[in-house]
Parts: sequence; C-alpha cells; structure tokens
Amino acid sequence: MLRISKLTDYATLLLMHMARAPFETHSARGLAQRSGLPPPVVAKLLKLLAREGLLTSQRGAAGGYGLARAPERISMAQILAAVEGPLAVTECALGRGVCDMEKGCATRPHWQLIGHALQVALDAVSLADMTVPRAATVRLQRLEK
Amino acid sequence: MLRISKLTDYATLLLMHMARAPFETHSARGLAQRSGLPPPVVAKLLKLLAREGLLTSQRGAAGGYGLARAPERISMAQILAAVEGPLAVTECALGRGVCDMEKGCATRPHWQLIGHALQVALDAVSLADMTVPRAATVRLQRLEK
DNA sequence: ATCAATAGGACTGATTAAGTTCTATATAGT
DNA sequence: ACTATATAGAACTTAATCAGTCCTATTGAT
Repeated sequence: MLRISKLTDYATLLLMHMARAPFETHSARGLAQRSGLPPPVVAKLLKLLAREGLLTSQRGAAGGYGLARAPERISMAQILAAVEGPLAVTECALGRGVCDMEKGCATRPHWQLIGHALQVALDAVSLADMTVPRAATVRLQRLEK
Repeated sequence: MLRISKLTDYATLLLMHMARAPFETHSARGLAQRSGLPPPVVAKLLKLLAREGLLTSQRGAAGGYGLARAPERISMAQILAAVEGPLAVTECALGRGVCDMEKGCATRPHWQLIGHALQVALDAVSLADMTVPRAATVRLQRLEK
C-alpha cells in the first residue's frame, strides 16, 4: 500500500547517480548505462525532471543534464511531486468537488491531515541523505519523537 | 501521488459509520443505505475487514458486523493494511529478491526509512480521531515538531 | 422450511502505469 | 555548411492494477 511508482524509484536512482558528480553534466545514454535502466525510460524521466525544474538541460553535442541545485536542497517530496504530481492521499483532497457524497462526508479534513504528515516525512529526506545513510536516519528519528 | 485506493476510502467511511454505535451489529445492507455506497462494494469490503480482524461477524438472520475493538484502538495504518496489504513504499522494501539491480542499489534502506516514517504518521491517527476532529490534529502536530 | 444474513470466489470492465517509437530542434566540432 | 550527438515533445501500445458485479454456499433465527 502507498506504493511509490516504479518511475519514481528509477528517478531517485538516476538523481543519486548524478549526485555523485553534482556539478557535471550527464547524458541520458551514459546514465542509462551506469544505472542499468532501459534507455527510453531514462530519456523520458530526465526530460520530465528537467521540465519540473529539478534538472537543468543543455542541448546539442556535449550537452546533457545537470542537477538544478545542490543534492541537499532536493527533497524526496520534490522528486515524488515531479514524477507523480502533487501529493493527494484522496481524490477529494485536491479540492475539486467531484465527490458525490460531500454532504455527509466528514473524512476530508482528516485525510488532509494525514497527507500533511506524509508530506513532512518526505520533506525531511533530501537527495543528499539518500546517498549518505546516517543523515536520513537521524532526521527521521527526530520526527518520530 | 501516494494515493490511497477508493476502496480504502470507502472502508474508512464504513468504519466511521459503525463507530457511531460501536457495540451494535450492523448489516451490510443497512450500511450500504446509510453510506450511499453500492451494496456489492459494501459487502465485499465488510467481508475483507472481517477476515483481516478489524470486524467481528455474525452469520444468519439478525446477524451482521461489529467493530472488533474500540474505535480508539483501530488505527488508519491498520485499515490501510487490511484493504491494500502491507505497507511497502517500493517493491523491494518487502524483502523478496526480485529486483534486478540489487547489487549497486543503495536506495533500499532509505526507502524503508521513509516507509517507516509514513507508518508512524498513519499509526498516530485512530478511527476515533477520524470522528472527532480535534484529536487527530493534536496528535499529528506533535509528530511534526 | 423459510428468510435474512455472511463467506468465498470468479469474472468483467475501467483506469492507470510502464515502456517504446517517431519526429523536431539545438549545438559543438570539423 | 555539414554531420554527429544531444535534448524536447508527443503519440502510441502493452501490461498491470483497481473497481465493481455476480453467483453459489453456508449459517442461524423464527
């Protein structure tokens, strides 16, 4: 349950590879080879991440992708939002009045609260944390107190 | 993203209805009418929740379903787990070695940490909280400190 | 017996996710 | 200017999952 899509998983993997050389540009082909993921998937994801502002891109020969900011300033929440869209635990949490039974339904504010808690947990982990085991552990343990 | 399935949403709604009369038994038909959900869906969900231990069931005429324990002792995490299966943010988080690239993949422990944080957030909200706005707010705010 | 209820499984259709392919555009090097 | 190597964007196909229905069996009170 609450499963993250494979694409998000892949995106995280790719960003972690890039975080090892945060100031260099990386080509889609090169990242596909290093990550072992299918080239079309890698290309699709990098395009998406660039459009969403997590990566910068340079076209043409000797072009490629680079991190838009330091790995410490890219959170898991941002990666998820880039690939899967805004966090919304339930459909109605997004606000649009598409739910048939809004009248007697008292659950909405509660789902929003839960969603907010998830957001906080996801915000607390950065891309840099993902590459360095200790940091994430510490930050998340603080949350649980 | 991280969207909960409609079934889980429905299940929560049904349990909230039952929580209003926590010691009485409720029939599937009656709950379908009160909730406005399609009877087959309600029946399916109640069967599932009973199998998972959240509800007790009584067959035969004058039978029905009842909460297995007090609303305070049923958490949103339990409801989610009952309907959607164990919480696993990524496939590999479940442990089975199905992932092709386990060798160079350092993300697994981090996803597990994030998963754990989500679990904590979901554990902090009970079915009783869902029916009484204030309690959930307070509990979740404590988590965010 | 009969009626009202749950138990369990099989099945179908709808929706979404995952992955591929094709065409257009930009840029460095020669 | 030409060519090779990149990214940009969109359309398309297939696979997987979710949502919902239906049917048959079992249980128990009247």
